[in-house]
Amino acid sequence: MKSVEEQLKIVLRGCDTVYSQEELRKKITRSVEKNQPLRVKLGMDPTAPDLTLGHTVVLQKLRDFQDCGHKAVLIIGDYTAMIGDPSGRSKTRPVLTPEQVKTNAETYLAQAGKVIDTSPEKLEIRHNSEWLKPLDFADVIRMASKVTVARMMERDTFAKRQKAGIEVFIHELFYPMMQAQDSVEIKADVELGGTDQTFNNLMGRDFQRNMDMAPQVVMVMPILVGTDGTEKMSKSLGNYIGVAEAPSDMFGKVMSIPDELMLNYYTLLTKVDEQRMTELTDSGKTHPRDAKVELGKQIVTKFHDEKAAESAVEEFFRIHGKGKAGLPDDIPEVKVPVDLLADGEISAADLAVCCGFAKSKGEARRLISDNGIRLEGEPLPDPMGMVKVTSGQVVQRGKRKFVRLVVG
RNA sequence: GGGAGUGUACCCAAGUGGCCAAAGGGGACGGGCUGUAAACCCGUUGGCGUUCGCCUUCGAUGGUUCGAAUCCAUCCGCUCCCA
Repeated sequence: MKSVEEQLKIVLRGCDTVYSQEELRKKITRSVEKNQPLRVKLGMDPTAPDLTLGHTVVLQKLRDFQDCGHKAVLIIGDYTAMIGDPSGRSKTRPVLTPEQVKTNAETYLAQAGKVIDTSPEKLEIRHNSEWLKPLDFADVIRMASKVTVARMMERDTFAKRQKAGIEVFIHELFYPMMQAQDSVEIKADVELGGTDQTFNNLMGRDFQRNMDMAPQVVMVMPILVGTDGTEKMSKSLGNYIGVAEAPSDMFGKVMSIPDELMLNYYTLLTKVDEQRMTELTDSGKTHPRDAKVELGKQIVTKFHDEKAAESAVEEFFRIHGKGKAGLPDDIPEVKVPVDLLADGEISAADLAVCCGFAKSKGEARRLISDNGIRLEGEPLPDPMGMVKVTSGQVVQRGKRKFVRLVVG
């Protein structure tokens, strides 16, 4: 087992806040002395089927604990999913069906496995329906009697919604309590989460104290900002990079983040050490583009492998480099129906629509007159015109969308 | 239960009888430029034929009117204040 100081160094990297550092030090010290691993809890929300890099920030922290010899306890919130975490939400979450929860949990685990160690001695997986489902109404009342309305409404997301005139439903108030109960049930020593989970996680401490247990240490990680550079990374905002995405997309998306975000990404998503990070993010020392290419490589390597990263870089510059004449490695094929053709020609607008580049002919015409559609690299000149097409030709929308034609 | 508001396109938000397919902003998309899918600048942003028009759209339904996002009625949703 690593020394206390080593462990603290690894485990504290990138952390936003620890409640509290002294307690953490004590717990780790005792764990080393008694050679007994800590139980480190992470609750997962089976609401989204795919993980984004945002989710991996806290998963990586869990991995850090595993690497220090501790036990990860992953809670699948199959029961809490009936409420949905209200954190950061301006709207109530839709309720999930048991089937959705199940399939989401499966893909989640598969994808989380890219970050955490899934060997059984390092990872314990629990479903919170195990202890929440047997509770009867009286148990729930008893639970609710431990927390005041005022305390609950302090919570920023509730307070904000209340103030903004957006409804807050009673059942949402139960979410933090259920999550807190999880900590009691699994006897968590440490709970991890994003900063948006602070309230929920701290409530776990209260519940444990009520049960005369040693309260868990709460460690919250910063929320990863999405590719837009402002909002939290999330699927619904469309500013995400998915764990399961193809190397070229993953790399391209990393290249699209604002330069200012690089330090943040380096800290939270890579293991690059501090000194190297400051070199990379100092534009006097490193060209920002090169720093970003390096970042992209690191990230693609983490979720795929080094070879995939190299070819993603190569492809990126082939397409977006100086000449801009390059083509991606994989181009989907699209059939051009014969009935749109007359003497081997098709109307420019129809072509764009059947390639899937425009939803309507009007949109297609607008795109064409903005030089947005290219055939074999040449912009289509006339939105009203006809063009000759043959199988194998490449049609392109903008810089990134390509399609190969199959006529007939 | 009483009272006051409010519902407009992907989102926010203007519009209170014709000049409204509906201002503005955000987002998204396209172009230019570049250091990249950064930044910045420009453009596009209901559908169908097209230099003119037709069709669908402003919570829902019905009505008034030559004409309604705009007026009236009923209904539905949401919020706030009082009880």
